[in-house]
Amino acid sequence: MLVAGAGTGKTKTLIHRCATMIKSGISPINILMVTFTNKAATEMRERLREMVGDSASHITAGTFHSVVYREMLSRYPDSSYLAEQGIDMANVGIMSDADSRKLLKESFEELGLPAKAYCDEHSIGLSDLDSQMGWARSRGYSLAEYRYQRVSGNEEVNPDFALVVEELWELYSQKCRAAGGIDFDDVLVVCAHMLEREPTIADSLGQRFRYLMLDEYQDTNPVQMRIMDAIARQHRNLFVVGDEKQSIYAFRGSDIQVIIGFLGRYQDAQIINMIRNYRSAPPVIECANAIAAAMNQRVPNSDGQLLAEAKIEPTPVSYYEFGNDLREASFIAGGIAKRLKAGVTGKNIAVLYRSRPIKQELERQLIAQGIPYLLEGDTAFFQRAEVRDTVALLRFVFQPWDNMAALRVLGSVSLGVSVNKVNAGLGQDSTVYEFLQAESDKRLKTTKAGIAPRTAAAKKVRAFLDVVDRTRECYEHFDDAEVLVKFVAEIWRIFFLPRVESAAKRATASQAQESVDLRKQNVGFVLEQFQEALGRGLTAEQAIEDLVLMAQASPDMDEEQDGKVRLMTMHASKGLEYDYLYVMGADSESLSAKEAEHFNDIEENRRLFYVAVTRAKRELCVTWSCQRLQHGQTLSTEQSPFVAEVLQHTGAGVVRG
DNA sequence: GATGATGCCCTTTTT
DNA sequence: GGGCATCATC
Repeated sequence: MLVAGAGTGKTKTLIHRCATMIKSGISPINILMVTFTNKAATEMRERLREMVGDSASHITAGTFHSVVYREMLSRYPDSSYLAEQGIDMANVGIMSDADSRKLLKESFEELGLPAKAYCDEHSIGLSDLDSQMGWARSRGYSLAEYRYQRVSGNEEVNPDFALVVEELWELYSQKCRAAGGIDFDDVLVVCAHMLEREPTIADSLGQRFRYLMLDEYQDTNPVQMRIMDAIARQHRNLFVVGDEKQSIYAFRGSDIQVIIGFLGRYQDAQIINMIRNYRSAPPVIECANAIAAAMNQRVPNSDGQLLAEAKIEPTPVSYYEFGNDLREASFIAGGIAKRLKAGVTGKNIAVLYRSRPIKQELERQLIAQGIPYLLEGDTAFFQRAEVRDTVALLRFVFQPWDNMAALRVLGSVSLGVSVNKVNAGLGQDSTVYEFLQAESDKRLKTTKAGIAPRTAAAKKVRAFLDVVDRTRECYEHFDDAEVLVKFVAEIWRIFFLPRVESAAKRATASQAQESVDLRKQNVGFVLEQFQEALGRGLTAEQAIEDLVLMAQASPDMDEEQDGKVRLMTMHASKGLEYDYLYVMGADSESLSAKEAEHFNDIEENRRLFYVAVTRAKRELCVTWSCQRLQHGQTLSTEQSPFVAEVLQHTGAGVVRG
């Protein structure tokens, strides 16, 4: 286990270890490297290629979800566990997040009366049930196991609440199975169960992946741990890298106990501590160390303190308190303007905040002062309407039986057949595709010239189905990805674009054209990715799955981003670094735990603050304001308790602005 | 099916 | 306050 503090060269170490292994004769096909995001996996592979050449492409690198789905579930379609669960890998596809949310919502509405009454009485919403389900599944519980937790009196499970969760869970899994989909959580849960139930599969994977490497181990959840422990069962050759002081994803199931308890599970493990920080100026490290000193959850035998090794001119960390959010915002905007004027490039300046609404006033100030900025990791690219439309269209072309995709397509084009009509007229086992066909046939009439559509709507439906069918057939015959993508782009232009354009007309004239162009670009990008995946030899179905798994943020489509200042949440800043850093909104409302009894929340929020400040290289400025607008109401706040800890520890003072 | 009115929600987020 | 999703209406 490599315990690598912020800025100590963790990624570099991981890559060099991998390169050294390959150079010393270890076959790259025996290496598995699991990263937190697809972006990180790509970066690893590229940097490795620079060091060892093309053999780098033979290692398996990816996120848990992609590795588990492609290399584990798909490789053992004959598993008796999968058969028992009714999962036929040949006919199952990964559901996008949006699709599964839709099914979940439907399930919620179908809950029985007692369950509904319970929810009303305790003001429980879908999100409460969802997060409980998410919690259970991040632990690897199946529905049956969760039920067992309730019955056996697990204190973490409230029995009345759990009953409702189980009902929802049951409805939801039925819907997933009916739709032929498996959601992101289930990919991991199913795999963990398969490996534990069928050790021969785990061991065969262990044979193949003799060298396991896991990055960001502090943000691993218990299912992921179970999967890796199962594969490492025999060789026990596991290399994990993490920093427990930066564990910030407990809200979605990560468990800091996974890294803290590593030595308990692997008692012969060797621990390597990396504490020399080469990123930040000494005052920044002093601040970080003060935060670390207050932490109460720690890997054994480590005090969590970093050593400042970077040769950077020290500038004291500054702390500013303001009367309201407007003053805070204009102070930061002014500071940024000064830096830019002094010749600092925008991309070397960043502002971090706990949650998005906090940045509102700052955005106004930046716009007013003409400072260009970039919102990092904001609307996820694959969540955008036109991107989801394009993926749905691809699905509809290659998997016409996929009703969820078909309905999405139908909702986004104007064929004269509404989604409601289809839902009302759809039989038990028929598909939307069949319904559309019947619809256009029903409205055919016999003319002298032959058979022709009776109505404009039927004509449109027919034209649409024809072009979709021809696209698929054309690809099946000629196997030409380039032509295929051109066809699909054409379908989008003819059937989807008009509605995009008419929607844009309602917005302001100058913005409208820009947004249409952006949408076109986005669609083009998705299709490019698709074509590229086909070029790697994937089938159309696999290439679509690739798109669903690759939920990476908006790609850099224009290069002129260097001048822009970066704005992002503290979470989004993980792994990044900036010369000049503002951490704003460090007040007691957003940066502490709302309910003091939740020890884990306090600890996690402190770690979040730690992640934020350790992004700074040269200068760090922490700000907060005593009054802030929230949900249209004025909120009174004070400095975050974590700031207070630092001030006390370092003796630094607060400037009132 | 487009359009305006109304109601709902409101950490953090990747796959 | 504001963004959005859904609903009623033409």
